[in-house]
Amino acid sequence: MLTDRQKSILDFIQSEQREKGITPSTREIQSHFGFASQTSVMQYIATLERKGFLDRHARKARALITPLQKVRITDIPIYGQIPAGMASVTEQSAEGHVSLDAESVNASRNGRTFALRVRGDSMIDAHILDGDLVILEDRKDAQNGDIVAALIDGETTLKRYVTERGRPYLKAENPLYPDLTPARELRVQGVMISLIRKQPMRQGRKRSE
Amino acid sequence: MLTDRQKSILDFIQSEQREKGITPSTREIQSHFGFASQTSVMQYIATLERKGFLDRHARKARALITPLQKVRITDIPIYGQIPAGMASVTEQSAEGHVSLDAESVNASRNGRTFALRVRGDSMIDAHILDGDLVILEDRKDAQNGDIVAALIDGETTLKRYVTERGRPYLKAENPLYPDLTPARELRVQGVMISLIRKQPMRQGRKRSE
DNA sequence: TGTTTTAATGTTCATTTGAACATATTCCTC
DNA sequence: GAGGAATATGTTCAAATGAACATTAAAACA
Repeated sequence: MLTDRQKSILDFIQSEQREKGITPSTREIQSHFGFASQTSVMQYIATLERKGFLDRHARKARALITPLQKVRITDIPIYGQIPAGMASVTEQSAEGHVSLDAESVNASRNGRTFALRVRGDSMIDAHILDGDLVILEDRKDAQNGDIVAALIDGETTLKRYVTERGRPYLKAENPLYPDLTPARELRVQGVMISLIRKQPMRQGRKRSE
Repeated sequence: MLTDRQKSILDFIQSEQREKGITPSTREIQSHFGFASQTSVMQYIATLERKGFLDRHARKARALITPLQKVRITDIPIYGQIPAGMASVTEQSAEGHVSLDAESVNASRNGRTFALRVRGDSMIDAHILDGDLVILEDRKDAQNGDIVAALIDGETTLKRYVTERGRPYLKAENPLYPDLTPARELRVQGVMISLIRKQPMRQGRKRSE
């Protein structure tokens, strides 16, 4: 689809994009490849655009859009604990952020998305471990079987949302933990859409090799 | 830390960045806010830079760097199956990509990173499910206990790497699956560093609500 | 009250940058 | 061997763009 030369031009644009945060100008590309004429670069760009490997804003400086940028990156705030009184989660109290493309975590275009760091092993039978990062969507309409973050007695917990004869309760996925039946109301803060687990880092323990 | 006006300028730059993929020029910012002079924008940019909310490449067009761009996004290729004969994984045979910030998946700066879509439940006791996306780093130096992608009889499998009396074998994390002891050599293709699980989408099954 | 910060205007300049045109060479294909 | 694509050069232009300087006014602050 692309010749070697064309690919190397595209690669350069992308690597500059990544390293410096901006796309190179035509003359920067020119000097990197040692072209005597800037027109060469114009031709490559036109070709890459025609073949669909590049988008651009015409007549604007450094306005190349590489496939990298086409991905819709969402910036998801991480909460350790969602404060009890909070009606909707706010950016303010976030502990950090994860950035990833919306598509790979099922994030919808409209709904707010946030993440919780899992504490404890109450959901271990659902294969959610201590330390996992659970991505949730800010929705109140949980359905039977969904894993939700909900507010019980002023604390946020991650549990499975189960309805039995019309009445919802929260089920832990670990026989050691009790089910939680809400005294008054059950306030769902979000529905799990995705999970990210970071494998614990091996410390430089060099043994059996 | 920022005045309202300063913040609205920064917000505009970031939203343009997100929507169009390039940062606005000073004159575009000017006309959006209705400034009579472009110098106003220059002043705001200088302030935002001084306060640390903005980086920039001096004397370059559209060269503002917002906090959004400071995150190191890696583009990880997803393989269904790593071809047997392949010495090192190549971009070519990728099925797709995940884009996320390197920090949240432990991706190191140098090593190549790739992803495998998990098939089957042979690692279920390690809480890795069918359909999960496992992120690996292209390393050969697996250590005892690591979860690795390895080549056995021309197929890539995800297993736990265990060494016993100096001899390595592959252990499934499911009693229903046998351990794999390599007839000849054990070729490790990558060591697991992270995992992404996409929660199955609920189809519009509206019942107990 | 005097001083600093923030905010805004008007003008001018030098570079940077994308774009266009004419031309030439090599390589592959029919 | 004709024709076309890919690759490359040289030159010129107009627009886009960042930057600088002088000046003013209101708000914040001590």
